[in-house]
Amino acid sequence: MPSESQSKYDQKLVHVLKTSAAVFADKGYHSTSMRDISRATKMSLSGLYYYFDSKEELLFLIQDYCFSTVIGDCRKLLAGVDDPVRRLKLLIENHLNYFVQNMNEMKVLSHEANSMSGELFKKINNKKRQYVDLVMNLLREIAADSGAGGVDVRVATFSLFGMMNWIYNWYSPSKDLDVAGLSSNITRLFLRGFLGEKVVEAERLETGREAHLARTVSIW
Amino acid sequence: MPSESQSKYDQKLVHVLKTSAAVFADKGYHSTSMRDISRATKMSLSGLYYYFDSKEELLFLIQDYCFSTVIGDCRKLLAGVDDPVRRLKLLIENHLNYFVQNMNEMKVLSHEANSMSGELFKKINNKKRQYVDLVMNLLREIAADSGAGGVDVRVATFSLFGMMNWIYNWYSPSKDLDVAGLSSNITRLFLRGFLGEKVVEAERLETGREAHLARTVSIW
DNA sequence: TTTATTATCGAACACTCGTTCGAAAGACGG
DNA sequence: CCGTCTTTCGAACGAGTGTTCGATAATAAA
Repeated sequence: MPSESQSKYDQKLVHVLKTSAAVFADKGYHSTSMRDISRATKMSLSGLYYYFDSKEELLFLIQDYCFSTVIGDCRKLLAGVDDPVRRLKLLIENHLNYFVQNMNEMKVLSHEANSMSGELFKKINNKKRQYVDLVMNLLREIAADSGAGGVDVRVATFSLFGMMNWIYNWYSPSKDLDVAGLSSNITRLFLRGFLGEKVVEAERLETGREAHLARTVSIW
Repeated sequence: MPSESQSKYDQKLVHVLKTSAAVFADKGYHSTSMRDISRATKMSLSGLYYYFDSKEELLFLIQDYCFSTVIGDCRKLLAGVDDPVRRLKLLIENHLNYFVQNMNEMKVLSHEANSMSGELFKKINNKKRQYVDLVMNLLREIAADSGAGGVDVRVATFSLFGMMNWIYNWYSPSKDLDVAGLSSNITRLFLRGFLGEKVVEAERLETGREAHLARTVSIW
């Protein structure tokens, strides 16, 4: 009994989550019926409930898997990197890279943030707050180091998330820049806006860095 | 029969729209029932249908009124202003000012963009495209004039909308900066990011401009 | 007061929803 | 083959949905 690969159960659950995420992303959580999910996954309506207890838990599982991976990948990527500016650049790259490569899940995560309630909502929200705090502290650090351009840190933080999380509303992988281009554009746009011209000096050092990142694939 | 004020019918319709927008903003369009609207407006369930033909048209009316005002106010504000940078600044101010003062409607407009279908969806989307094109052309113009910082115009456009439209996810009028502060922060953040340090020169001239804008009130 | 028009309502219809439950089929070592 | 545990399913339930319809009440015009 090799522990190397996922069990049959896990594989199927993951398949259900990924398929459901696509339907939720397309039609929205509330106007997707469990019968839609049943049709998309080719499972019987009642058969679905073997894998979760309710439609709301299905949404939670999608968001939790997705968000945990973003944060996990981010932690790994930032480990050992000290310079706050470089840390932020890596975080943005990671976020956008994962977003583009898992657009369905990330759209559900961004758009259906308030479609859960009670304990499930709280769990997701705690992770979200952690992630936001990570960015906000990073910005504070950068502002302290480089004496930023007088932009409110809270406004800057959520503006950055706005730039990044809005992309599900317009980004088309076939018609737009690729992830590396998107990432470098948004990074430059934000960073230069946040602390002025100083960024440009260090910019050349980063070229070529996106290459290995672009291969960071979905866990699914 | 004075034409100066709205008819009784219009007044009540507007009241229904505003109340409904608050409920939609709170619970989301799809999980709000017509019975919720009935309760909130203190009208009977069937009585509502005297003012619109369907729940979807109710959503449309909210979005259409709201969006038309934003665009209308914007046009008035930009009339006679030639400098594209100043035009952009005014547009951002107008957008954020209206957003903060009509948070419910703007949240519905930003969040329930895909909750309509057919002709109604198309109508809203046409206005949206107009507005987006206005911004995108403005940015192109600015980039041509000032030889921008090499940021893709499409990415910049939607990043700006991301910054502005994301605020319903975090902005709290009681805990955060006021509209003028929010506006100037976001303007500086974006403009400096988009075309580099050059913005700062002209910045001082603009102070005090927000005063009269802050009194632009909801049509409702 | 009589009319005509505008505005409101209770009751009901047809339908879809998420979820449950008991049974059956599949997988698999003994 | 057995027995056991895992996985799947059809059928149904009760609750809630958006919308309609005919009748009433309010308002204004005649």
